[in-house]
This record gives sequence, C-alpha cells and structure tokens, in this order.
Amino acid sequence: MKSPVFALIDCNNFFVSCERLFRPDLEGKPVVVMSSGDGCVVARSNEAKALGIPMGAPVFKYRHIFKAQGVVQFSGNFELYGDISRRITDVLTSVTPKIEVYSVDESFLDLGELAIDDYEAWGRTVSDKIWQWIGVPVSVGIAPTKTLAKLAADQVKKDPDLNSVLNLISVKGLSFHTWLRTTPIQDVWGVGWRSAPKMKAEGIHNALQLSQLRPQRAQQLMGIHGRQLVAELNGLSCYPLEREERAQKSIARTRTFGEDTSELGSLEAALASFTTKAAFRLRADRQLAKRAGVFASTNKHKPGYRTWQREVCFPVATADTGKLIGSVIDLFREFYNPHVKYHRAGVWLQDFVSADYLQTDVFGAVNVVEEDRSKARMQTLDSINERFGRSTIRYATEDLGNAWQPKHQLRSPRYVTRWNELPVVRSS
DNA sequence: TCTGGGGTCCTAGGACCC
DNA sequence: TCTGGGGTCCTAGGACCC
Repeated sequence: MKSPVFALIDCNNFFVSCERLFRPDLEGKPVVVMSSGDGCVVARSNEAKALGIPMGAPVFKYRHIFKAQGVVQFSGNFELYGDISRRITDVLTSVTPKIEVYSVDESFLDLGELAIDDYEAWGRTVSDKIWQWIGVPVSVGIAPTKTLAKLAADQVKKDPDLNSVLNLISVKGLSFHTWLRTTPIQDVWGVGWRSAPKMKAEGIHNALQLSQLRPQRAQQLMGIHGRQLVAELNGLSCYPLEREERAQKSIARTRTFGEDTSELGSLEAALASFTTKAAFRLRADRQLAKRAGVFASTNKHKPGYRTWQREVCFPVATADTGKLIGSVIDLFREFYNPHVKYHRAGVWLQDFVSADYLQTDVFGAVNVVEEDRSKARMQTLDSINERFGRSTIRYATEDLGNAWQPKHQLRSPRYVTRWNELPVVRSS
C-alpha cells in the first residue's frame, strides 16, 4: 500500500472572508465576526489580528479599540458561512472523492493514489480554483501525516512568500528540524492549554523536542494521543482520513440568553425552541434518540455561579418534537427556581438508533399505531415548514416569551439562503 | 479470617478541536 | 452592563461478575 499523502485545505479567516465576498469594500480593512449574542470575537481579518485582537476576545473589553481603529464588526451569519462552506466542499470533491470535511473551514484530502508529480503546483492550482470560483482565499499544507499538514498550513498563513502552499513531502534534514524547533509546543495540533504548560515543565518547549520524546513518556504525559503525536511528527501516519460522514453521536442546542431571566415562560420558550431545532436535525439524520437532557446555568463570570442538569431515558427511542419538548420541560421544572436569574440553557439528545429500525422495548410494549402517527405528524410538520419557511408550524410553548433570544444586530443579510435578503443591484 | 485476578460496562469529568 | 456554540474521544473509578 502506498503511504498516504495528506493535503489540508484551510480557509483563511473564513467567516471574515465570507463577509468580504459581498462587501469587497472591506478588503484591507480590519474586520471581526462575533459569536452568537455578539459576545466575543470568533474570526478576525489579518488587519484585526495586527491590532492585537485575540481569538475569543470579549467584545466589551475591545470596544474602545474597535472604535478607535475603525474595526468593522459583524454578528455571526452562520447560515451564510455554511452555504459557502458547502460550495468549497463541492469544488474539492470534484478534485478527489477522498475527502474528509474536518470542519466548516477545513478539509483533508488524501492524494496518495493520485498521479501528481509536483505537489506544490497541484496545491496552487486548487487554491487558485477556489479563489476564482468561490472567492475565498485558502492555505494548503501537504505532508505525510495530518499533524504535519496542519503545521504546514499554519506556516503558509504566516509566510506570504510561500504563496498559499507548503509541501513537506520528502522534506528532511536540517532545515526541517530547524523549522520544527521554531514551532512552539502549543501550536501543535492536539496540544491544548492544559498540556502545553505540563510539557514545558518537562522541558519540552517546541515541536522538535516533542518529536524526539520517547513514545512511552509521551503517553504518560498526554495519554494515547501523546504517543500518536510523536509518531505523526516523525512522518508516521496514525490518524487516517475519515471519509464517510459518521453518524453523529449527540446533538446539542444551547444559547446564552439576550438577557438573564427568571421568567418561566421565557425559559420554557427557549427550551422548546432548542428542542425543536435539535429534533429537526435528528430527523434529518434519520435517527431516533433514547436519551434527552437539559441544563441551565447562571452567569459564570459572576459570583455564585451555579449550573443544573437533568436527563431522561426513553423506553422507546423518539424523534417527536412534541414528546421531546414535554420531557425536556418536565426535567427543567424539577430544578427550576423562580429566584434564580438564568443566563444560559441548553438541550441535548443522545444514544441514537436508526429511524429505519424502530427497536421494541423488552416487553414489546411499543404502541405501533402511536409510533406511526408520530412519524406522520413529524413528516407533515417538516414538509410544511420546508415549503413555507421554518417555524410556519411550531409548538405554542415557543411563543411563551422571547427575553431569551440573543441579539445579532450587526448581522449581514443571508444573501444566498433567504429570498428576501438577496443582494440588490441598482442600475441607473 | 483473610482477602485474587481479570473482565465488562457505565458514567463523569477532562481535554481537545474548530 | 457586556466573556460562544457544537462536537469527539480518552481515562479513571465504581459496580458487578466469574
């Protein structure tokens, strides 16, 4: 078997690049995209990075810099980003079907069996094509392991002279070692904020030192992942391309509220809305859930922070929005306290079984008639909402209050996914 | 009274990712 | 005043079994 060749295609400042597609006037200007509720910064243009705005920066702490430096802010328009992401995946899939869509802005390709004699030229062609067809700039890292491909793509972003591509296949020796030595340990994929200080305390400060660690020692320090990292840095692939999209194991919908609230109506409306979204996703995946849970918490940045949670197992797996809302609200009422100001809440579903094989419970007590009715009810609801717009039909609980709804005042139009938000062109 | 070894399953919490 | 959301996997420890 041929040894694998991984290419990581990583979009540059993805959310900002998506906003600039429809706002070319923002080229060269500092731009940030904010999280849900406009709470913190989740994407920055190079100009914004140069101003010292870190990833995850709380917006309120940086407001003065935004104002003084003319930073353009956007509320996250995740519908737009998802659509652009799918277009890029389509382009890459036309290059090779051996693709792993790793996240909204990154994909791994396996080039091992493609007839490519110049990887660098290949990378540049792909990067040019995405730029030309979609309009999003990407960085391409090519290497014998995913971990090295990640490092290569990161290097591309730091060094414009590389012109979008770094190929580490058959690069060895002194210059490679020197480069690994200049890579701080925390920049290695899989070394997070907890492990980095631990490794440094052991005298391991950079990627080269990590690559020279004894595998047993790496495992002691970082678990099985550490051992694999050492191998990957040495060009020995441990993380294969994961091609077929695996069924999700859990679905969660959580939000920080627009304002803290104790009001039962608003809280139940929020939970009903989260449950509706999670259940819709569950049905889209043709799955049923055997377990559901709910949590709520106060503001973790204030004294007296508390969080509560409950979960329930269903005797018969379900994807019925109405049943799930009922269960979730019952669970919530077990700990709801009218004197608590809730700041955040969420719903999750897990323990899935395929909707195509409804499992009967041990006593065979599945009410087949009721299950069929539930299925028909959900199909009708989904098809009406697909045709006339989401929330055309909804559960009344969702309308009990809206204090929970996050703010997104600086959101750009959903140009490509809503008819009434299409860009308008005027000619005169 | 003393007190093994190995296995499975489940869960909670930790760590990491984008 | 104001600090996101959605995931996965690993590990340790407890319960239980032979």
